[in-house]
Amino acid sequence: MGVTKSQIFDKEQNELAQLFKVLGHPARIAILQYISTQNACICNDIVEEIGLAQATVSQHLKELKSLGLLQGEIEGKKMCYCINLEVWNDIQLRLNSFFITTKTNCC
Amino acid sequence: MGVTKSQIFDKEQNELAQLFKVLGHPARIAILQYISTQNACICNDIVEEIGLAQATVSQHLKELKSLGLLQGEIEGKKMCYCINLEVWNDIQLRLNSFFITTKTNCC
DNA sequence: AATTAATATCGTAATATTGCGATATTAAGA
DNA sequence: TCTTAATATCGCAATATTACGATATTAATT
Repeated sequence: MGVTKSQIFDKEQNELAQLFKVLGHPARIAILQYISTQNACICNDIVEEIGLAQATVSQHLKELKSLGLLQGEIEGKKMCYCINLEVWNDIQLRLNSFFITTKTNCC
Repeated sequence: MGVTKSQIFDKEQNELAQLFKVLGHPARIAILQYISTQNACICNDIVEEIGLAQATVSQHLKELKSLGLLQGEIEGKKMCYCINLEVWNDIQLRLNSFFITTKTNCC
């Protein structure tokens, strides 16, 4: 037990859930919001801003990267992260389309 | 360890994350989609449709109810669930506004 | 009153997530 | 070359989530 039974759901359902899931942590919301406040890209300031250990922040960044939502660019020994706007818009559209499609008449 | 450190994030970040989190499971996506295909409200058909144990489905329904997303109406010994359209639209707007606000110029 | 059907809740096992210290790794700078 | 700074990854502990059987609960039906 304890495993999500992905097999019994279809691709769309699993993908949608995965998108929502990655966005379902306040640290990851905070990271995205913080990056968006900076005109230029960010690096280790994220760690200081967020207030979690460096290892933890790195892990959250990894999950955001897994959606393609963040791009990282190496600048010497620093990493510069930014939001991939194309993916961002894609995801927004996808979630919206879920919301629109799933509207229903109530009781 | 293992506890999400909600204290270090603000109300908005925690609430947004919570919304995303509840939607971040394929069974809950499937439940919402299934309810939306029925004109009238649904009951225990959900259990049969989803293919998870009754107890598990009931738990997922509870989480959706925790957002106010589902309304349950008692009809004899059956429960009739439907999507609360007002809350549905609210959440859609809220997530959209997050997506719009968090747009940013990239690297 | 007893039975049955529909649902919720409890308890628990399996697994996943969160968070962090310790440890790589890599590149700039002394 | 040695040091330092920035980041990623590993390993683990604490907690949360997922799933389900068993057991309530409640209302219709017999």
